Amino acid sequence: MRRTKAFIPTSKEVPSDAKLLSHILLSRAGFISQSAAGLYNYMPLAKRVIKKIENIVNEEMMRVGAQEVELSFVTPADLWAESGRIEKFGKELLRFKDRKDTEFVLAPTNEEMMVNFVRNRITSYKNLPVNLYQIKTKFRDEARPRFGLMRGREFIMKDGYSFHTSNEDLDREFDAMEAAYKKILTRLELNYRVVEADSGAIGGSESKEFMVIADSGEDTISVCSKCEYGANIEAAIRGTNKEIPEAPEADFNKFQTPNIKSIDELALFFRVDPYYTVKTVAKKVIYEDSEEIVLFFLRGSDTLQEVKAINATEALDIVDVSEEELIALGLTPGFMGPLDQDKAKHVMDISLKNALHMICGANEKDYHFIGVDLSVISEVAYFADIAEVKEGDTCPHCDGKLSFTKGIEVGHIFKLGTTYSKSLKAEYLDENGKAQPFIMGTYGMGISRLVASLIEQHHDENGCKWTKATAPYMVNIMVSNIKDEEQMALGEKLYRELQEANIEVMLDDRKERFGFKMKDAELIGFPYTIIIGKELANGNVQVYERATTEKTVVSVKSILDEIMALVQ
RNA sequence: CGGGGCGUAGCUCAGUCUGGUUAGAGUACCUGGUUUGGGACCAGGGGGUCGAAGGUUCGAGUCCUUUCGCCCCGACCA
Repeated sequence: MRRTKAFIPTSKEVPSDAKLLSHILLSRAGFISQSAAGLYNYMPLAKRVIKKIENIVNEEMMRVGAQEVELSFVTPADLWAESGRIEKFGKELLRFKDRKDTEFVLAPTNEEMMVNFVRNRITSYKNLPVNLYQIKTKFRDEARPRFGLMRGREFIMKDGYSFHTSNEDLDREFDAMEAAYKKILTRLELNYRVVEADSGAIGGSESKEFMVIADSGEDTISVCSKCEYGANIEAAIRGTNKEIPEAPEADFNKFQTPNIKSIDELALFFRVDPYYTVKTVAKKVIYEDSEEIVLFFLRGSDTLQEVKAINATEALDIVDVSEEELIALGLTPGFMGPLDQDKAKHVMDISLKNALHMICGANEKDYHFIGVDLSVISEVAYFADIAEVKEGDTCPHCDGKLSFTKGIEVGHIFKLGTTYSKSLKAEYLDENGKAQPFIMGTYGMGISRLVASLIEQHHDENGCKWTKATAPYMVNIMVSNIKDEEQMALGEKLYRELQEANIEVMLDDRKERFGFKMKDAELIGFPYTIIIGKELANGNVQVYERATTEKTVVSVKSILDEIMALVQ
């Protein structure tokens, strides 16, 4: 491509609506433009990068035997009613009617569509397993799109679905997909971590997220210093901490604690570590057609993890509750505790099981119990893991320490089981001629989000640094002064030769100054720029490597060989 | 969906509080010239329904009402 003919509108100015670095650079370098909130147009450079990523995904999917298909983007709302997700998805699902007044939705994901696609077509165990995927635009009417391509309403996602006759076979496929996803991210040269995750609204028994490590990531993940363990904070668990604070020795007693309401005040009052106090978090738990107040008990040193709390109560949602509502129930805010408490349902964190030397509220104003042995209620209490892990906690799999980092969720794989095949009555006949629902897995990867992730990890203050696997063009030939016939002739010659060698090459033949064209090349981020300029007098050119920002002098004679070696 | 901010040239913004020539700057673009190793300089030029609608006024980018859009914080988010 000749730069004089290319549609690459670069800009010195930062667009006012861009905040995130990848958004700023992709806008400035002429990759994307915004059309409305959460909607982006891909310009030629972005389109080329997307194709590179899609090719890598396709290659790795082919390798594990997944087959590419393409489902219609506009999908009948009937299917969503059939699975019950039309309500569950709520306003994120964009609905509309066609001229015949039939309701449709823009696909945000395709479990229903894919199940419908195979049901009554794959009808025998002999034709299983099968793994079908597509790479296509998705639409989710996000309440608040942000961060450029990171959280758009319209985005490109690879979504895959597998169908099996047994859980064992699903496990095998799940592992194969994890391996394939790892390979994709490795080929993209992304620093990532596979973490255990909460499966959320999509349902299913087990799920893993693929997190690109970046400060700008929206998710907090907990990782081990020694082993491979990593988990989204929503699902992270911990081992038994070895270093526990010294226990306060006291006999069981009721103690007057005037106006001591918070854990901090309590720990200070008794001069004990908060570890030995019981924290009571009251929340309103929302179910499909009811709600109630539930008390969550934790060690004072811990905080409630709301996703875990939702899972423990099998609730739809959990919201804050006011003091007035607690008092109305007969509770005493500030002095609530697990003993002799029958006003509200409760969940106790597993770390409180048989805990000794505890201090907890006495359910009476200005009184706490001390020297509490919680084993007295271990038979009747409901225990669950509801505490959020903290930095410094022990890894659940080894003796390493957990620490936090931020991640961008670029992939999520689920073991779905029969959730959708049952609700949509998608069955096959087994060896005994008996109808069975498909056992399913689902596998997502955000393609457009990967474009942004690549820039989040590969950039500097001057612009993008595309990796060889993703670069829109591998080589940029920059003719410093196009009026210099010798320079221009060499540029044209190299341009021709590299094209013949199947190298994706750009010839910067614009009538601009050296500095302008260099800045532009750095902003766009070509892996290599051949600078044809003042060194030509000595029979040399220079190669600028974007990754290292180093310039190397190379003789005109050997430049072709040199560059061919570099791009391999 | 709650709170806040902003809509003026392709882009970044000033002008609005306190209404009054033909609505400005920088940048980008076009023409000519100079320059040619880090977004250079000089001269000339084109480009605007001031987000939209309604109102107040002799007169509205500016004041009032309504509305649409975009951004930020939160809620939400496979």
